Amino acid sequence: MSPTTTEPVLPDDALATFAAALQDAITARYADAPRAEIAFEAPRRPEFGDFATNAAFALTRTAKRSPQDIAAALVADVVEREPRLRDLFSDITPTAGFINVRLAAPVWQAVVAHILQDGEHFGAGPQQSARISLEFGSANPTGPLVVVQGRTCSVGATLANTMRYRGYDVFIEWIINDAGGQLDTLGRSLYARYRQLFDPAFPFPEEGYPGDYLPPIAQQIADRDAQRWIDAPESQWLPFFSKFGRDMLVAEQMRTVARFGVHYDLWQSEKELHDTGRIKSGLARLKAGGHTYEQDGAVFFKATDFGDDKDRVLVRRDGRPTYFANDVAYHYEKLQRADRVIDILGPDHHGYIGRLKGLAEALGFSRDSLDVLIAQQITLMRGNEQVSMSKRAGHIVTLDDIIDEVGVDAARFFFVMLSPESPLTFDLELAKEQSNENPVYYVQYGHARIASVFKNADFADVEEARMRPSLAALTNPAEIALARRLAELPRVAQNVVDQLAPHRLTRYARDIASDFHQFYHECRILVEDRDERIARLGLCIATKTVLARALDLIGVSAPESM
RNA sequence: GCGCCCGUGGUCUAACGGAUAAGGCACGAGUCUUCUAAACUCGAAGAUGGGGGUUCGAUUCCCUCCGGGCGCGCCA
Repeated sequence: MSPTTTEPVLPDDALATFAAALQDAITARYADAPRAEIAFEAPRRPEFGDFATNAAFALTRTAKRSPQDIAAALVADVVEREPRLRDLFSDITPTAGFINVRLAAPVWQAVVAHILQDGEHFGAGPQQSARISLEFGSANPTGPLVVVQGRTCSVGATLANTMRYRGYDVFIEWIINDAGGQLDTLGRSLYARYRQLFDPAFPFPEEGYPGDYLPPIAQQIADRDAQRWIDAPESQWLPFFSKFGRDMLVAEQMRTVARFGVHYDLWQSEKELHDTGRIKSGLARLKAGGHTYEQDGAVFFKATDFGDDKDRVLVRRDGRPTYFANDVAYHYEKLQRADRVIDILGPDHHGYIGRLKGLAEALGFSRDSLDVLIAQQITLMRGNEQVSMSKRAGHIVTLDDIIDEVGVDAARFFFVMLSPESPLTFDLELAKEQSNENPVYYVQYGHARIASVFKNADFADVEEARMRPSLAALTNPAEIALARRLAELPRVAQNVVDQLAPHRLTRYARDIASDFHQFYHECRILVEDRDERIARLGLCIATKTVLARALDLIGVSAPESM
């Protein structure tokens, strides 16, 4: 018999109770069995129940019996040992060596109550002491942001959001590559555009940056300074045009990123690292460790000592530091102020991973303190036609173009939808299509649909469902399935963090929407029966909370109506 | 040549080392006098590129081959 007042028990607690009893049963039967943690996972097929454990497989060796027999014996023991399991579980069945369990409806109802109580804090993790530095998006300040930054920004921001939600102290930063020779190229290109305003025949540098974004900047200079620079010596105009162009383009990049919904803690200029002597201190650190040598007048990093293919030049024969030297300094800084450093880079940087991990080691940190996540290549399509992104031809598709065409929501969702290491085909037509082919709208529609139900419901009912829900009426399989899905949020979010797999969030959001739509068709919400109505409204509120959270982590809005 | 990523139904993708490999689109058949049909239900469709290995168990880890993409500068 159940006690008269039953305390609500959450799934994790029910499973812990089960695990403890199972552990007892195992030690009682197989004293010399290796002690392994009993883990539960959700089986792929719903027929196998809510959770399953493979504990019996680990015992086959000591027990010298088949996992099927072991599982069957353990199930019999477990229920004997812990009578409470009869209330917490509606089914405990050994199948093919697995032990499959199904939680009783009250446990799932308790999850819904729990979400209603926690509200938007549901699934948030406890404060972690680990400090994480996350760098992504970073581009040369020589042009507008393009698709690849769309992907790295979406991936990075989703990871950062999820890490923060799970309690990590995350610092997100952008490195401005303004220290190298490309700034000269920018200055010369901009200068040519400026001169062309007065003399259309003025030659454009062969290696210059094409595209239509420089002429307007040149026009600004002309508006301000008129012909002042025409007769100036190169030693004067080059620094000016380089800096002016750099500042304008970085400002533009900042605007684009903000518009995309990403907010950085730091925009680090490489030139500044250089000017403040921090490049030097990074190199000195490597040298002190004995990881550098000189050859032909250049300074090399012994990257091969740390598993890289070849040693890397740090300082050229002419004394100028390389791009990699900047990275040495920058990563040395990051490693000092964070426990873990993560770089999210584009596909052209994958040759860089070994170098950077080796660098972390050479600087005296663990190899694992630095991770590099490569976001693979993107192919842009418009329907069946591939969109050319050739920079040389001058028709670049910018991130702003994409936002203009499909909107922030669709762009953010599409860019994280696939596993980062999988090449992505981005179809602009599909992304802006408001149809059932578009997963963004499918998810948002779920949210809007719930909001719509609340508009039709009595205000007092919704309030009651939120504040004093009685959920015992939630017993329909569609209701249980939805509650079960909502309960996954903390686990899914933590998994996204642990595996650096932001795409799982988009799948989860689709799964919630799918379970909700099924529930919506199966169960009418605003019914006559009061208990049923309140319970279902409670489930709707909880669903809306979790769905909004999932969308928020991805950086997509949760509309009240569509 | 060396290195990295990818190879899953017609197509695009999923799958902490677990069970009969899961979804979307496309295709076929149904469901709106009731809370948004941008939704739902049912159906047909596959030997996870080939071969070996590790494991009680491999789409997943290791080796090798084939196919596709990318990177291999005292460029950034």
